[in-house]
Amino acid sequence: MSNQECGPCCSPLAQEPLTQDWAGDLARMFKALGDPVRLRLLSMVASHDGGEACVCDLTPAFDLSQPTISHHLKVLREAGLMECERRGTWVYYRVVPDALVQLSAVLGPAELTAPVGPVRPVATGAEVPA
Amino acid sequence: MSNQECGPCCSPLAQEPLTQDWAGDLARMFKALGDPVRLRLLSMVASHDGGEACVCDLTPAFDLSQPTISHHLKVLREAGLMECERRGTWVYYRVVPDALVQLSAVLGPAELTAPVGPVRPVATGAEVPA
DNA sequence: CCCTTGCATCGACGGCTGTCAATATCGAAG
DNA sequence: CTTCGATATTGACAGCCGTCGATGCAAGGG
Repeated sequence: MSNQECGPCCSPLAQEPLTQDWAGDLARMFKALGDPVRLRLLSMVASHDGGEACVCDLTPAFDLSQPTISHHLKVLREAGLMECERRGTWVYYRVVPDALVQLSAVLGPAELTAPVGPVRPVATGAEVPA
Repeated sequence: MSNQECGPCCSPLAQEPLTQDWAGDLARMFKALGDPVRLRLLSMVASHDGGEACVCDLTPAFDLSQPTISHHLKVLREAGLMECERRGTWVYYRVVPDALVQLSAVLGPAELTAPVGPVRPVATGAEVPA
């Protein structure tokens, strides 16, 4: 309600105060990113050939037990940031691009918001009823 | 090391696996965003006239005690996402635009990375020594 | 059918986090 | 200097989170 002129930086965050509901949705996703292990997992999967990686590719990169890695992957899944698919014995993870784009758009300058959609592009599972 | 061709989505995250150090820095910032109250505080400050707001403008918007709000503001400050300045009796908070832009660039499509700098633009207080 | 391999779930435990009431600090006004 | 209003700090406490070892479960291979 204040910076419609869009000066140096006007992310959607700066257009108007966040709704309580929307803040809750975003916070759940950001919280999932708030761990170095999970960030590296996300990055390893995103940068892997074909945009997907199986758990056995990821686990050896960390000094953590296999259950711990599995737990972190579950957190990323439940935050809507990654999805997985079982193929034979292996489970392959890949990122959900729209989720990352949405988070990026919320933080970034407003020009980025437009191509993505009207400020709230992606349905991540919990939307505010209008 | 894989998607140099840059297809549908190639954030810096997808260019190559995150360094352990860099993942730690980013995680600290994302963790600060991983709380609905802090997200709303950030948004309220960013959307306030002049890009800054005093604590007395923020506190009444929440059903939380004043120390709790002060705590959340401190978390945002220590994450490098906000800065504050005392003017008389009041303390005014404003966002650190570069920090948000950096986070946005990490998540978003690669074109956004360029104008900001070579992938690691902002000094937020804790850099990796080279 | 059993065994092996890859991954998920469970239960437990220490440490961190969000919250509050109480108190301290800082600046302005008398 | 005293007082008062605005913020910050402290200490305490419940609940969540990251981690592990042990176990369960699914899918192939003998």
